[in-house]
Amino acid sequence: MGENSSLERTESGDLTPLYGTYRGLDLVSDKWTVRVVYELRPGGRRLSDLQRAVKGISQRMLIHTLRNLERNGLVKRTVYPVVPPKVEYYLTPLGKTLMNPLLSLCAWTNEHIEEMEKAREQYDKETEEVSINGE
Amino acid sequence: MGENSSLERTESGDLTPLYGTYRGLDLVSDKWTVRVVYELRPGGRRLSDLQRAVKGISQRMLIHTLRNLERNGLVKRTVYPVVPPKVEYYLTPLGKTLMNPLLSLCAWTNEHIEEMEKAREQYDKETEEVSINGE
DNA sequence: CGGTATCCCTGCGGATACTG
DNA sequence: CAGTATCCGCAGGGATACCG
Repeated sequence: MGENSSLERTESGDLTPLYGTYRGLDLVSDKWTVRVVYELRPGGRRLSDLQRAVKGISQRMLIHTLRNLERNGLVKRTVYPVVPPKVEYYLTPLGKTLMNPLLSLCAWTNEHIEEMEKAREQYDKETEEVSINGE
Repeated sequence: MGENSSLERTESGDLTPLYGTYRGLDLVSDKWTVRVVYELRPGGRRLSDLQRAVKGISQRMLIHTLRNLERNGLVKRTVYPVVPPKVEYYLTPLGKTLMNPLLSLCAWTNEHIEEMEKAREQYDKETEEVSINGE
């Protein structure tokens, strides 16, 4: 997710149409980012709050994910100097612009998940047969 | 990418609006899928062809990625019984429907990558200062 | 409550060699 | 050309303990 993503141009020096998008794609290409961003939609949310919302995430990973988003300017972190400490995370304007494409992708999935699951069963059944009777 | 993605409902038993999308999201959440799908856009492409197009991918991962897409019904694999062997991969109708949301995401990235990079530099500079003068 | 620090293990994914 | 098999390093990420 971090520093790598070394992306070279083609030998000829030209760029593929996807050039530049790779770096951004791996923003989404981790286990938690999308879900955290999604939960941030309503507005300022606290850490413990988020951890409850994003089921299954560890505190370690939640913080890691938030830091990453913050680093890329998608999330702002605000500390209220009170006791007990209170910290709120919310999407920046930039972060909010990500919601649309993200929701498109989610919508696509919702629409096609069943088709994919059927295909998967089918595929698994077939390859299983093959491995049994050595077809 | 695989079998996991255990997604539970909330204690109350209801579903979050994102329910069901997780499985699909990890389609995108791997290092190569998006780029392979993208390269498949033009139509049938051969393995070696793809490997040249998707720079940096190993044959192992290319095949792995293709198998996965095939398993989910997004890609069809066609073998021509000739020597030397010829195999073509192409997007299924289902696979093609993925292009739009995918391109949306890529477009978002292209539009905002610079902003993110600036934010990142800024963030790194600040946190560096902190760690130096123990602010 | 909101974090950081450590330990540790799984599996992603690269490199390489081999087959039809 | 297309694909499988092995070996293996290393980062992603979970569990746990501890601090202001």
